Amino acid sequence: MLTDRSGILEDMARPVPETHQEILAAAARRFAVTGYKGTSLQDIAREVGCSKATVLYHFANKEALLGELMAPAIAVLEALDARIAAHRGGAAQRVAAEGFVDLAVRFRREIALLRGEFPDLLQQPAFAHVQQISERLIDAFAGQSDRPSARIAALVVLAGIAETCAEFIAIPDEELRPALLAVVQRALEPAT
Amino acid sequence: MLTDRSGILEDMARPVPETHQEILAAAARRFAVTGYKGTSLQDIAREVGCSKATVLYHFANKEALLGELMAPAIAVLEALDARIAAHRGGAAQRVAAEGFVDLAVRFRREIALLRGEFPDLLQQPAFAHVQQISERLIDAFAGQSDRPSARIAALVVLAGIAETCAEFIAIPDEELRPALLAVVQRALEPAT
DNA sequence: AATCGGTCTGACCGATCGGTCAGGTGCTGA
DNA sequence: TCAGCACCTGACCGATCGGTCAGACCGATT
Repeated sequence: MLTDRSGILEDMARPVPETHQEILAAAARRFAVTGYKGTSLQDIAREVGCSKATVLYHFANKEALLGELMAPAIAVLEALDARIAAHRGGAAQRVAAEGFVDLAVRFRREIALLRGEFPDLLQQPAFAHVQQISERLIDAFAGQSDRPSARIAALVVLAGIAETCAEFIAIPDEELRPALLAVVQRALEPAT
Repeated sequence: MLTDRSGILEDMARPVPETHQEILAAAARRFAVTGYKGTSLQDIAREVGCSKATVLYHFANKEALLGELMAPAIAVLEALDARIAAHRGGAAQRVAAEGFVDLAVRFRREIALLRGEFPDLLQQPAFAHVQQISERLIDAFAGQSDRPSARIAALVVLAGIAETCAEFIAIPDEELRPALLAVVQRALEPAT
């Protein structure tokens, strides 16, 4: 039933009107500055230059907006989770460290907009398994050890990386990533 | 400050009515769970068992409540800042590391209720110099180095400690503190 | 010319926010 | 007995929140 209403876009690259993307970009910008709860739909609409009703025409609700914004990062996080599981018992710690640093550097903006609202937002169904994944990440960082000191070190590193990436939004990737990898290798006990 | 409303309280055991303290305790409990912005004066009043107007009778406004709640932690933080400045050039890094771990462990609850709202709350006049202090803390952790890798490592450790303390609210101090000190010593490069 | 669907909007909704205010209550000192 | 004060409250305020809805606009199809 779909009439591709301009024969020119055979390349199927435009299933979504540009306003949709503009709203997404504006929301990312605002969320990164004032947080999810701290940003109103009005704020986003003002930044786009449209009405609040338009925002809610393109997205079912505020939560759906956040979900679409976080989807790529979550997909990569899930892929990392699978890769860690595949190395269980072997080089899981190294895979987790390198993979998470990569992810954190790449999705700095997404991490920044979750800052501090992580606990609240994890309750939402869209992020249901993210919590489990982060627990498995801590396991991997701790070298699958149950020793409290290992788990504490793992959480320090994990949370520290996330916060640091959110803070250094301007620094180039090539500078941030090796510095993070270095501190991670130093901080994590060799799995005992 | 409260008006000492009669010269008779020589015994200085009751300078503040008990409701005041109950509100303070209830606010600390709620803030730690749902955050500052996420907790309404209604929530606090409900937990105390009084009306919202009573909360605002004892505290000028919500910000004043938070200020009184954070005052002890901030006082200790300022003392640490002074101690670090005194060791400038010498053992500043060690003083900063041990002092901050102590502080973070001791004021876990206070740190937890700032979770993620740190950037917003630092704007408020009550926390004006806290921002400068935390920058000096990073300086000390980085061994006064300007190298980006040193500053990144410092921020990872600082933020990681804070987040970890906020997360492990149940674990006993004797277990948390040495584990944190160990990971800090490992993670921080010897000042080069 | 008529219609139709995608896009967009102003007006509006109920809920909740932090905060104000006039007044009630009960103890205390004169 | 009575004035004064600390304490507490319900009612109320303006602002803002996320979200709904009826309808305006407009290019494409018939």
